[in-house]
Amino acid sequence: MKDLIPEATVRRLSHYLRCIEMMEKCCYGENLQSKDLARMCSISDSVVRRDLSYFGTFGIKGVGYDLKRLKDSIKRILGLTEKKKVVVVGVGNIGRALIGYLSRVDGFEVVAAFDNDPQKIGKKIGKIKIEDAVNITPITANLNAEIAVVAVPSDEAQKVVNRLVKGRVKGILNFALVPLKVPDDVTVRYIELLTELEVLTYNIKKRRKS
Amino acid sequence: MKDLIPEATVRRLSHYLRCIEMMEKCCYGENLQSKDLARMCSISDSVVRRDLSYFGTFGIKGVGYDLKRLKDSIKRILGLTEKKKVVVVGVGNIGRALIGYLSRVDGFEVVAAFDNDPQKIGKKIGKIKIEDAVNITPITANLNAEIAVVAVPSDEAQKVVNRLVKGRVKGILNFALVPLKVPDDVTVRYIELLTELEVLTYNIKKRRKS
DNA sequence: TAGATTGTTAATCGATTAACAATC
DNA sequence: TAGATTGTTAATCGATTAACAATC
Repeated sequence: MKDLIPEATVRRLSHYLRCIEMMEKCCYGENLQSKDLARMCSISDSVVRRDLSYFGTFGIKGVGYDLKRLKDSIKRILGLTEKKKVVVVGVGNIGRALIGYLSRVDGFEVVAAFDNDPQKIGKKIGKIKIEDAVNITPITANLNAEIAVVAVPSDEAQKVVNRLVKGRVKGILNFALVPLKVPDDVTVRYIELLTELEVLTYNIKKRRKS
Repeated sequence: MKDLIPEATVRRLSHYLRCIEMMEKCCYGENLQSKDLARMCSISDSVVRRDLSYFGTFGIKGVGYDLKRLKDSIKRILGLTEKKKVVVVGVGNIGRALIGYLSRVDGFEVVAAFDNDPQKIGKKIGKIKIEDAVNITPITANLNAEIAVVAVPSDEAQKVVNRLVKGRVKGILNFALVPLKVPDDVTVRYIELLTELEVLTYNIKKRRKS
């Protein structure tokens, strides 16, 4: 169990988990081989084994992996043993979509939503009442929510994040297009929709030429 | 102008562009230095210069870059010279959010939306009428849309993508949690919201330990 | 010219890959 | 045992970094 795990490896663990869950649904059988998992993820089998080996040994040489045990192991590695509480800040298009999305995903649960628009504060989205963004810190701390989705305009993002950090949030999924400053014990993941679209246009242009 | 550009470099060009646009708004001045751009992006200045040098020389030694010229250069590099037509497939939470988001972004324009739910087909979202997903190919080809957003359930994604490819789409922003098979001249970018959340939980767990 | 910042190079760092020894 | 697949190693590949020569 090494100390520094490539981020790509952690991402792939998440992919493996999803594949295994699909395999379970398809009655794939109890024994799973790195070759099959690799095929499903469109990668090579040595990557699968390399990734898993960062965290221990999970298979039997000459045989393969026990589907159910591997699934549980990956869940444990990723920390998906209990439901995670999520707060959503910014109830525009993206924020609303995330609330809807997370309601249909198990493993995560939206426990609060915030906005600074008086028109929205007090209204409900599903079971969640929209709270005033000035109260992010106390409400988040009270609920013990560890994860936050930030879907506010870029120029408000850092202010919101400061409040979340004070409210003891440890992980942030950020849709705002600015780099966020957070303490060392808080991690941020960036979803940069505009950047992704621009990378697409770059690739389209490039391939047209070659 | 080298042949293979790191993907990270292209992503950063998009960041630079955004920073420059913010600087323009803040009346930053006409001359821009790699040091300042780097600071804004929270990276080091040699990365900025290295990234730009893949595509040519844009600055003046001892002086810096002309803000406006650099902006235009990056736009040209990324292929952002004209509005790009986008079709959105899947009008659920995410699809709807993307339609809303793109309506407020210039450079991209949603020209069609598709779903396979009879309840939704024929309805409108803003100015866009929701079309039947069986007609993806002819409608997309007709509109000459090069980019598609795929926001359908995972098990429908590949089918939808096949239709888009037939309709001459060249770039796909995919929110479905499956690897997509596309021809060489089509690029796919993956937005894996669930994976991002799982990477967050992994990081949270890890940092708590250390 | 002197001062400054770019563009580029070489060294470092880290991830991926492929091959194979270990072993069920 | 023979056959098979894992876990791990060494080699390759590619990106980042830092330093500096070029030059405005």
